[in-house]
Amino acid sequence: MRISTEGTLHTVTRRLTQQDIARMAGVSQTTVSLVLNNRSDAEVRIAPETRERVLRVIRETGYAADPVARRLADRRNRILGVFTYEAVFPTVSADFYHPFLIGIEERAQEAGCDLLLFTSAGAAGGRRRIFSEDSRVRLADGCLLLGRTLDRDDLARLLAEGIPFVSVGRRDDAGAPVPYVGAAYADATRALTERAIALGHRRLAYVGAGEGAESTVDRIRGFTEATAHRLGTDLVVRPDEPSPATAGDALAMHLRAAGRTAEQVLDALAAAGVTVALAEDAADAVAIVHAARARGLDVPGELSIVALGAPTRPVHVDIDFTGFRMPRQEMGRRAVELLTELLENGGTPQELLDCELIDGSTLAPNNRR
Amino acid sequence: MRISTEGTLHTVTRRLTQQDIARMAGVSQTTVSLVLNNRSDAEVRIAPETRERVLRVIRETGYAADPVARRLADRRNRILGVFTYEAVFPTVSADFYHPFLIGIEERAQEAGCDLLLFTSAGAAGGRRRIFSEDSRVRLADGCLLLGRTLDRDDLARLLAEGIPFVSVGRRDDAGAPVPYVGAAYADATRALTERAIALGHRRLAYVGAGEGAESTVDRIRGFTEATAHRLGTDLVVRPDEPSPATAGDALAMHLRAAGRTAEQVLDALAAAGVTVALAEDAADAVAIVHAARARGLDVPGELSIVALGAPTRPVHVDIDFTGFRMPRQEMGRRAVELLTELLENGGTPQELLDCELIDGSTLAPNNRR
DNA sequence: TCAAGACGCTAATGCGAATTAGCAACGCCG
DNA sequence: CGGCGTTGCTAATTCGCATTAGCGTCTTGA
Repeated sequence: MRISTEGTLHTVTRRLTQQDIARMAGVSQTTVSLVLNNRSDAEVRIAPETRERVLRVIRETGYAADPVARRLADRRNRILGVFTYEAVFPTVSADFYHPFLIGIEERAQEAGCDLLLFTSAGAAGGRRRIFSEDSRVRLADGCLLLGRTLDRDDLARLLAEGIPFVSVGRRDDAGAPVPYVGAAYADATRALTERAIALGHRRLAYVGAGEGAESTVDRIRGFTEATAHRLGTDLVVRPDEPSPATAGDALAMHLRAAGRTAEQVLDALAAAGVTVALAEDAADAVAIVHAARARGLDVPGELSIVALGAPTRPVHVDIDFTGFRMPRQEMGRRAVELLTELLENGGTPQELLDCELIDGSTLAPNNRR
Repeated sequence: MRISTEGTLHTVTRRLTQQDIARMAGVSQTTVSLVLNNRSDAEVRIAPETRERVLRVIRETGYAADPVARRLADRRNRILGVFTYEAVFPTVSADFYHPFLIGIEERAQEAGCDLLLFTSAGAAGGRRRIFSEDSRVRLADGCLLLGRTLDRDDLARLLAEGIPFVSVGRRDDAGAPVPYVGAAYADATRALTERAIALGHRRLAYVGAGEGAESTVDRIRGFTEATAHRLGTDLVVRPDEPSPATAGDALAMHLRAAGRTAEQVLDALAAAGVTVALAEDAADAVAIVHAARARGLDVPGELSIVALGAPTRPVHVDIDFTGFRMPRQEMGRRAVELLTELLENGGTPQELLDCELIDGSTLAPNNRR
């Protein structure tokens, strides 16, 4: 059948419906639906020849069920929403989030799911928001959330409205527990800190934000636990150099990287007699190593540097850092898996994936003792 | 209201509907819909205080219309489908398609549209297909198609079913004209070929597939037209070296790159006395230059090389090629624009965007005369 | 012979919004 | 005072599919 679209000359073949198929096959719409969904429960029986007849018409016409109507009726889509606070593609090459997306796409494809990118969220011009004027989050069966920090109110609302989602990256409760797949930052950081201590280091510094995002808090926790247990320093390390937490000659300090040049960081480290610095962001680690070497300092001979993860900003990493690798692609994959499980059975999955420690060449025994 | 999902313990806050809002505001569902869509035609009138009352309830509850139902009712989504024959993210960094996607996302965001990636298409394992078992193409208002070649049957079916779409890259008719935004390969290639001829070159070779994909056919056309008009060679250049098209001492030949090493290509070029080779794929151009220099040949002194576009395969391009740049990001943007126009007014937009010629340093005057 | 399944299918309903047709109340005019 | 137009709203229907309840017809077993 050809009908013309209002206001235009071009004609469009009207879309086939189950009703049409039913007519052609001489059965009811219900039957078509049943055949289509391959329902062969005890509840529902279709004679083989009827089924065949219907299937033939479907094959001949190339009919496919309208996904929208389908979703409206049975509340399922096989569409997973992906929300990011920034554009997905532009920065992607050297980008921190890219590996997550690779994993997500891979697993989604295996699961037969399509991905809906909420690009429209930022139409207003500012930062993207999950709940915009007419948000399409509900179109998807569930959502994946990416971002260093997620808006707490958004999370709370997601939770309150019962929208299924999984965060990539651990999140604190937002009124209720948040489903997530994270990286075991605390464990990895603790292990590296202990390794430094085992190599004779007694004065250690954590360089980074140190508070705010969960990913940061976790690392700081690993750091302080290790220093406290092995060196007897305070369990609370305040984010500022005036009050480093010391115990005897041992010291565990926390240096804010934001707003400081690598030079200034180096000065502060030197002033405190620090022999190993653990940088939250590999980009900072790179800057510090370059600044140190420019200053004639031997890394790791005179100053060891540990990189606690991948660079958040695009930088060229030409250094073989001691540190850890977060399983980003795997986290993406796992997030999709957890989301589909959550869609099946509900629940609030929370998982931390182990980070792989990297030996590297920027952590050496302490030689200043 | 809390209801429990069948078979699970976890409770879900049922989603608000217009019916709920209507009840709360003491009006009908129709009124809520009208207010929501800000309908103030002469046809429909809502008293300001009623409108305000409804809006207040909407604000207080944070209600948002269900996009699925919306689409079912008025057949519009603000969702654009993106189909690619391969995974979107994995290769993306060094990838040929990445710039298109950047442009698409940019423009989609400006237009307030979300992007639906048809990742599920390839669940079967093989090459992705547009029309899979239960394809979700129809969920989107329209689709963008990416790929060096697109399946002709898929295109024909898209056309036949009246699914709105725009191809990124020119396409031959598939039963009917195909809407597209392409790059003006023919013009760019013709211009570069003429420039080579103007520099005294008389024996030229086109290196690449030469047939098949439209993008290739267009380039070959530019090449043959230029050589035929300026040198008097045949207008048909057959894709094999046994029958180069000559006219006097002038020659325009076509060398298949596939299945040949750069060494073999060089041999063939030398045997034919070619002084300038135009490579369809920048990746081939790179290989040829390296092979030539390894052989002690001066590029461009003894052999000029022109790159007709960007590399299709990921390679490190460390050479300042003479050639052209296809406006990939712009093409992505334009594709979105054309698609939205097509959705508004119908039609079959076909557009070629100009390529920017790059002077570079791999094309020099012919010194063998 | 009759009640009780098994069998094969369909009518009716719901999902949540948009839209169409139209109804009641009111004011105005002749 | 009756007819008419305006104003402000709603009942009913539609979109295409999934699902529930149930209906006739045929066996079977007792």
